Amino acid sequence: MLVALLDGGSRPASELAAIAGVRPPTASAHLARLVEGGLLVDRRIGRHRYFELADASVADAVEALQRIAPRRPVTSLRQSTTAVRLAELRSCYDHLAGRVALVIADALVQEGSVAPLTSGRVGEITGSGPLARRLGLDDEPPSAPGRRPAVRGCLDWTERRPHLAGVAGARIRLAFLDRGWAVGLSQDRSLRLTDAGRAVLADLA
Amino acid sequence: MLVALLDGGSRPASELAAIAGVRPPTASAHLARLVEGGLLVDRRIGRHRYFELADASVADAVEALQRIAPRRPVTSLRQSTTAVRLAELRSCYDHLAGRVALVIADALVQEGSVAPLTSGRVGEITGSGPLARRLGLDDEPPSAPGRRPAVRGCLDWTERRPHLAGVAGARIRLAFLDRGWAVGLSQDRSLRLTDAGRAVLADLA
DNA sequence: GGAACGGTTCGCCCTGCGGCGAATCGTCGT
DNA sequence: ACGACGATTCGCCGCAGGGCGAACCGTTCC
Repeated sequence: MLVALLDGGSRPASELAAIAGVRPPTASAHLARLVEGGLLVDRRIGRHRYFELADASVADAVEALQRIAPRRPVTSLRQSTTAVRLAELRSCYDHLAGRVALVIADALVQEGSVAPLTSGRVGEITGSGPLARRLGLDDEPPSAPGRRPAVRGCLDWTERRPHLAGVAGARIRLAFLDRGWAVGLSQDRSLRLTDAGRAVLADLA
Repeated sequence: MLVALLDGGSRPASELAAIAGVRPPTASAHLARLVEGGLLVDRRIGRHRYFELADASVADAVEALQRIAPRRPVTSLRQSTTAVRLAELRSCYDHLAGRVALVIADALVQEGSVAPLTSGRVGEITGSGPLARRLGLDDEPPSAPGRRPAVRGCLDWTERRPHLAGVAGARIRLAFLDRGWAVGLSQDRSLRLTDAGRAVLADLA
């Protein structure tokens, strides 16, 4: 859940429960402790309760732990193929992660639509190259202060460098799913590129 | 135990057990896991086994966690007085920590005997002011490569800035104990300044 | 060669933690 | 006013993890 909040956004308890793969009561208990321990702060809005990281120092700690967390060794064939698929393309809560996600992020940087990404740093859409237009990022409104940032670097735990999160990251994921460029395999968070999606990526080269 | 190794030194299992306040079998089990998990590396020399942090990234993670670890709130009078004593002066494994330790470190920096401290960075004795001579630091041999550094900054968890560790830090602690400037209170790691010790500190001002 | 010592293994105890289902509370939509 | 829904509380279960004492292994020192 802490990793899911690394982009600085706020998420309600139910969403964090789904991300962590636990039932609401379990998530509630964990979140209560995280708030009590000062790692998270919460905002109550109506019947929802939104959580976010309390502090940049918390993000630092989570990222530092991510850096030393080993990809755990593979112990079965099934795990192996799952790991391969996850490394290729997966959902990182609401945006894309994995090798494919980095190809996309690199291309956006290349064409000047976003500034080079740094893990945890926020930014804006800085241009509208062909890829940005194709993904619908060119009509992205600049983030208001306090709102979720348009662009944010999120450390990719398979590739060890930041991919693109924030509102733009979420929009890219939606584009891939809505237009049938990728399909989700319900079991885990891995995604599979369709032929259409592969064609889109081929255009980048 | 990880915190105890933050200065980049190597320590044998028995010493780490004592620092952590657990029995040898317990320490052995923990150390085995830390090595297996790649957080520590070990070197066997004769019947001893020396452990040290595997990597700068491990030190980063430990320090990042230290920064967000709250001083836990006081729940009893006894805890309170203990906490006050610990904040004043305590052993941080083999060197001194707490408010008094920072006064000493500041004075050494002031007189040019050591360079300003940064958490985790190593250094050497750079001069021999009156305090350094009084503490016996002026005959400190420069650290050979691979050996324990003469000077090292170690983040102080009560004061939140680095105090002096390394060989010099250890020597200062010994000086305080040997010359009766401070006495250990066996229960915890806190130390109490004696009148003689208070006089030494008064000289600094 | 034998005692001392550092470290590990083994077997055991027990606490506390993580998880869930069912029930409850409070807010929102209609 | 009422049902749907997000979130929390309560009670319960199961287990794994932390810790220890005793015994054991290998090195060192005299």
